[in-house]
Amino acid sequence: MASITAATETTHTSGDAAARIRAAAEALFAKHGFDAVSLNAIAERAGVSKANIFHHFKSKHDLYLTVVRTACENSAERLQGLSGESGAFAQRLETYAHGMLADMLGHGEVSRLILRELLSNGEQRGQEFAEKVFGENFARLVATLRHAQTRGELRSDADPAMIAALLIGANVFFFEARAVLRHFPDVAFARDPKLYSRMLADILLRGVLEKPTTKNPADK
Amino acid sequence: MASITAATETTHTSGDAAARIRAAAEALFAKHGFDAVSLNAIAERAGVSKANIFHHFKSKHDLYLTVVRTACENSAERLQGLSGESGAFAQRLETYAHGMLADMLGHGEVSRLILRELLSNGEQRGQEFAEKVFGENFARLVATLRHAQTRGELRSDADPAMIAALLIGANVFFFEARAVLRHFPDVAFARDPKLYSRMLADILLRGVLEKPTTKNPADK
DNA sequence: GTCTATACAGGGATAGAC
DNA sequence: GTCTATCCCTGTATAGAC
Repeated sequence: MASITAATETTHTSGDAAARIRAAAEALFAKHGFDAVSLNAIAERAGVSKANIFHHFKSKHDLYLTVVRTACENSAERLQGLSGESGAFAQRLETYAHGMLADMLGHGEVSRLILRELLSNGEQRGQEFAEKVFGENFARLVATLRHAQTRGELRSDADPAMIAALLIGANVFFFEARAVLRHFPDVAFARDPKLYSRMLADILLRGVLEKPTTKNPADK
Repeated sequence: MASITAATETTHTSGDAAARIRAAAEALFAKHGFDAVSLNAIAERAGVSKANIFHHFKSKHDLYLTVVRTACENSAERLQGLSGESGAFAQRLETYAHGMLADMLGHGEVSRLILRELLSNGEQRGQEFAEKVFGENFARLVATLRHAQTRGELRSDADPAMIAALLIGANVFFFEARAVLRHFPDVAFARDPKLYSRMLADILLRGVLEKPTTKNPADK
């Protein structure tokens, strides 16, 4: 949004400093958290003086809030783009799950920032933004699942919220435990998010119990 | 371990200060994270002087490591106690899932400490301890599931590691998102971990697809 | 808008009396 | 073992020149 103003910016590089500060702050905050990052570090990485940060932002807190807010907004926007798929429900589910996981992995630093904020309890920081992304994403997924339920694509006695919890939880798990899982040689999906999403969809759809499955009884 | 030495401790309260420091540190570190907690705050809460902390611990870092290590050890020990259940597989699964969730909720601060550490990437801190608990817990669950699989209680083509990921992920999700979920009036399980565990087991076992289920076809 | 210089508070850690 | 007093450094934030 508001990218039209960039047209006349050829002669000077004004406004650039603020952007560099934001970028540096995002990277460092995401990696180490709010308290572990000093303005000295941010200034150095952004190539500006420490005082310059205070010219663009009221305080360290203000800078942090800006970073978290835009990170959350961007994340929410990206996740929203995953909704409009078509096709069989099974395929849609897997596509959505993998899209979300791929987004988390592709924006790893930002994802960590949001997850950390979600874990951070009661501080006067960007927690509400993180909860907003989380909540909106969750609600949207639940709504989609509920819709599928009304069309008979889901068991009528399955709670859509529970399915959403399983899906999101599984993805967060993969994101957080990736490093640990790689130490287990017999975990097939440790380095393969696509496989993970496929297995996730499979178990979510069919369950884990051994039983005489009648495939595609009378689809739709 | 080593609680026999507590027998003769009646006259003085020596050793008490160190314990109070550990307790205060655990609470504060769990709530706010390493960097956000000052030794002043810990000393005040423990009712000792700041210098006294350095008499019992080499540094702030050392104190933190001690806290994380014991927290992880305790957590691992408790989780280990959940394994030895008997009965039908479905019931065992639900019992295990709920036991783990109840433990997380009952030791909320410590759980947050471990999760935070797991999220903290590359810092010179207790990350390895957190990964150890996580990994051991995961591996134990996978082994249990694999055993059940050999007995025909699970689909032979379902990856036990994937099931474990789903279970743990779902529990972590509940733990982290509890506060947010309560804002949604139509999420039935938001305030009911027992219900959550039941639904979790149900979906894990049976899947979400609408189909003509033949209940208990030929159990065992 | 950007810098240098500086103020001031609080951090972790130590010395030494008791 | 516990304290008071202190050291030194780094943190955030501000003042004021350019």
